[in-house]
Amino acid sequence: MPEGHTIYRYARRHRDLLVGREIIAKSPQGRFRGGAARISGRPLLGVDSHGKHLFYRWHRTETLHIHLGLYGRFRTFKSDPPAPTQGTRLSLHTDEVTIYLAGPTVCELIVPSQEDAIRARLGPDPLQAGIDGNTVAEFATRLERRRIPIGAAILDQSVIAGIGNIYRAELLFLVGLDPAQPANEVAPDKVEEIWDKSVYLLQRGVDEGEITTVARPPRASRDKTDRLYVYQRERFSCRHCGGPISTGEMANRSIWWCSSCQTRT
DNA sequence: GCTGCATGATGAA
DNA sequence: TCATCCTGCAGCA
Repeated sequence: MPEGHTIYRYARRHRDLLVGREIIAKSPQGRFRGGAARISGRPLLGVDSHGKHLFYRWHRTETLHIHLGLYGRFRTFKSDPPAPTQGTRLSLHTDEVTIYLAGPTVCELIVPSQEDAIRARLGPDPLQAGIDGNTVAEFATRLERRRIPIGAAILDQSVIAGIGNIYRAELLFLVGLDPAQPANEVAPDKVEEIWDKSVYLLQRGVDEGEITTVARPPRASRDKTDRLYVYQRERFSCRHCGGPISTGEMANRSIWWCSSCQTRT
């Protein structure tokens, strides 16, 4: 579910549905009761995303910060919402729509200095390429400081924001880089290629609503790996060379790659 | 019906 | 490195 493209889509959707409207906020589960009470009945001013973080500006000094983590999800109902499930952390209700949030890692009210700190920690977001500091130069600067493997570095949100486990595997395959290659030893042209491909792939994910990396995916397939090159494809052969797809662990997560197409430089 | 795993991240050890 | 947060679903009985 939530890699950067999903978060970006949520921000866009919620901007359309909620900004400028007076919103009734509640916390059916109770864990965010105090925060919900502080924003309820007031108009939402704006919604922004950076990587996997969402920021809802309610007031000059009152911003709702949400991070979905692995499980978090929103559900939107245009009419007659069902009763919220027991785990619903937050419900947002207008005359036209009801949105439920369940399972987030973070759901908190923060002040501007806290938002600044979060944004400063995050690397550039390929979905905001060219805006503010979201540039290939910033990515290169943050990458060359790291001696960890490139497969760990691009999953680190302080290096590049919004990449998750699927994009990590697919990006490294597309640029032909061994995940074990030390980040600080990746050639400048490869760094640029990673950034350019991440801009393209994340934007494609936003446009299509799912992660597709192959050029021409089968039209109606139930298996999501039909749209991918290496992620969870250890039982298939490499689409380029026909060799085996390797799998292992890196940065606490499973990773897949083709050991003949992806090399160290 | 149950088990284990998943597109995330943190904090303790 | 590992447990934890904690939801949904595929795969299996």
